Amino acid sequence: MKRNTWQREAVREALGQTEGFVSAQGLHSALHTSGSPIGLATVYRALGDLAGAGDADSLQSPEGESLYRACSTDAHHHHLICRNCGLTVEIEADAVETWAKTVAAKNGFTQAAHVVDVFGLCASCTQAATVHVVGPQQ
Amino acid sequence: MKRNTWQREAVREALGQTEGFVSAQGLHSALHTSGSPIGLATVYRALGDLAGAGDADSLQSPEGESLYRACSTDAHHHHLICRNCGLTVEIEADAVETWAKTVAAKNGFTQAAHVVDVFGLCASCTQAATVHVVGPQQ
DNA sequence: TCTCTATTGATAATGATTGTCAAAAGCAAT
DNA sequence: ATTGCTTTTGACAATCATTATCAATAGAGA
Ligand SMILES: [Zn+2]
Ligand SMILES: [Zn+2]
Ligand SMILES: [Zn+2]
Ligand SMILES: [Zn+2]
Repeated sequence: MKRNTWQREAVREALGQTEGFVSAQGLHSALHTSGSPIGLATVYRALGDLAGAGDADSLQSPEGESLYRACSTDAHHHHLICRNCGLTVEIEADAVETWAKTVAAKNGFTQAAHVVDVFGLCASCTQAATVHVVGPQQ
Repeated sequence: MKRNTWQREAVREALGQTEGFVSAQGLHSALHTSGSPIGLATVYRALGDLAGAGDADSLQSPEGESLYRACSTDAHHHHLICRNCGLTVEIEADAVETWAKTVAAKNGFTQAAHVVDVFGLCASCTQAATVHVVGPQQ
C-alpha cells in the first residue's frame, strides 16, 4: 500500500504552483529555497510516481532533460512550450489524434502512441530576443 | 572550411547501412566491430554534424538517448517507429505541419519547431507479441 | 614539399538520473 | 499510546550518455 508523506504532498504542491514545465532538479532547488529540507532523490521518485499515475505530464526537453508539469486535465492533450521561459499552453489536437491513429493503422502498426510537442518563443520572449538579435553577431 | 576525412565518410556510410534509428554508441560499436578504429568522440561529432546539416534525422528515445537515422529525403518529415524492432517508416504530415504553425501563431509564439513521432508495434512484431518494449506506452 | 589549421581520439570531466542501505516514519493492530 | 512490520526517505556512491581537453595527426592550398 502507498503511504502518505509530506514529501510527496510538497512535490505535488510545488509542481502545481509552477508555471510551465520544470525539471526534477529545478523543482528540488525551488523547494529547497522555500525552506523545505526534502531530498533530491525523493523529488525524482515523487515526480516519477506522479507521471506514472497520470497526475503529471512529462516530456523531454530538446537537451534531454525530463520535464514535468501538473496536469490541468486528465484528458489526453499536448503542449506548446516556450523554450526560453518555459511558459506552456495546453493544446488540443483532435486532427493530430486521428492522423496518428490512421497513419499507424495504414502501415500495419498496432498499439500506437505518439509524441507531439511544439516548441517556440512566446510573445514576450520574442520581443526580448529581438533586442538581442539586433546588431553585430558572434 | 570543412575537410573531408574517412571518419566522416565511414559514419555516413554506416548510418546509411543501418535499418532504423541508432545511437552514437551503437553506431560506434558497429563500426568498431567491422574493424574501424574510429573514435567514439568522432562518431558523436559526425552524427551531430549530419543532423545539423539535415542529412540525418535525430530523435530522443524515451530513455533519453539521442538516436540517428540517415534521411532518405531532405524534405521535412516524421517517423513511425516500431518500439520493438526499430523498424522505421518515414511519414509525411502536411496536416500536422500546418496545424503546428497555426497553433503556434495563434498563441503568439514565433520560431516554432515541433516534435512529432509515432511509436507502435509493426505488423510482424505484433504477431510475435514480443516483450522487449521500447517507447511511450498507451 | 611546406605551412597552416581543422580534425581526430584517448581520456578526463560533466551532469542528470538511478542504486544503496541504514535510519526515519506511516499505518494497523494491539 | 505502544508495538511491530514495512514503506519511504535521504545522503552518498555509482552509472552512463555526452561533452570538453589538448597534444598529435592529417587535409588542402600555396
Ligand atoms: Zn517565453
Ligand atoms: Zn495526442
Ligand atoms: Zn517491429
Ligand atoms: Zn513536421
